[in-house]
Amino acid sequence: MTYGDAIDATFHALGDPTRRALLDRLRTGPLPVCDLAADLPISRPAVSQHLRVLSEAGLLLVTPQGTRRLYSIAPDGIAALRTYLDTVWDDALAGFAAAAHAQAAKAARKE
Amino acid sequence: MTYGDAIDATFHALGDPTRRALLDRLRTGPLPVCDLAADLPISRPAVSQHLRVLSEAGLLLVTPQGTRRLYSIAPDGIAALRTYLDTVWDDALAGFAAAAHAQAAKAARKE
DNA sequence: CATCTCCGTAAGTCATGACTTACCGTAAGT
DNA sequence: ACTTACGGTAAGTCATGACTTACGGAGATG
Repeated sequence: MTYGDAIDATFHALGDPTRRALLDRLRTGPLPVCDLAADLPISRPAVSQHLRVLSEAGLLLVTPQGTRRLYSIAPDGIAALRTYLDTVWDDALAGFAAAAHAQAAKAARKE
Repeated sequence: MTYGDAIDATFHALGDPTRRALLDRLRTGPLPVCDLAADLPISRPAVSQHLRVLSEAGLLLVTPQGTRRLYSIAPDGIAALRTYLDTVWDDALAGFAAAAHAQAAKAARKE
């Protein structure tokens, strides 16, 4: 029924637009918290909380550098997401094709 | 900055575990609402509301059949998701590789 | 037509979670 | 050692949204 709590946390983390904005911002490379907060209309602690959620979901990595903490996208997290989506995708396509087939057969029988 | 409200609605819809359970349930093929509600510990109206959210996010298709309404996964919705993830994925991998490279170069310089 | 099943909508309740300010560590610079 | 920048945590507020029950409409069945 569930693909595990990991995927669960991942999708929950991605559900928030601000967190996706953070991910987008990190696409070009690692950044410290202050830089991330400067681009967003929310307070720095709020950013910290979002980063925490993303990290616990396995989507971010942290590398302390002096007094700063550089956040970067975790390839493993994205990989898990893609794996999940690929599964849903394949099954859905197969199911869709089968349904379309059945539908076409039924229509052909009817007309 | 945003990939559009469509992707926004899609991720929001996927953020709820019950809705992902509905998607999982529909992977094998279209089902009417009563069947979907039977598998979940929530009321049927709650299921209807989730189905509405998923439909508006472009993730589900509806095909009325008499008094029933068959819900099925919308391939286009999943496709949009994959496209978005592919973009994030590619950029992140490139950024990660670049960062790792810089890190390795710095480490080599230091030692 | 009467009835029954299927299902969407409305209204209201309640939990979750996204923000705020205030505070406290930790590391670098003087 | 003192100060300053960075950033995580705590506590509290407030909006969002996930559920409930009650209701109404639309199609099948007698």
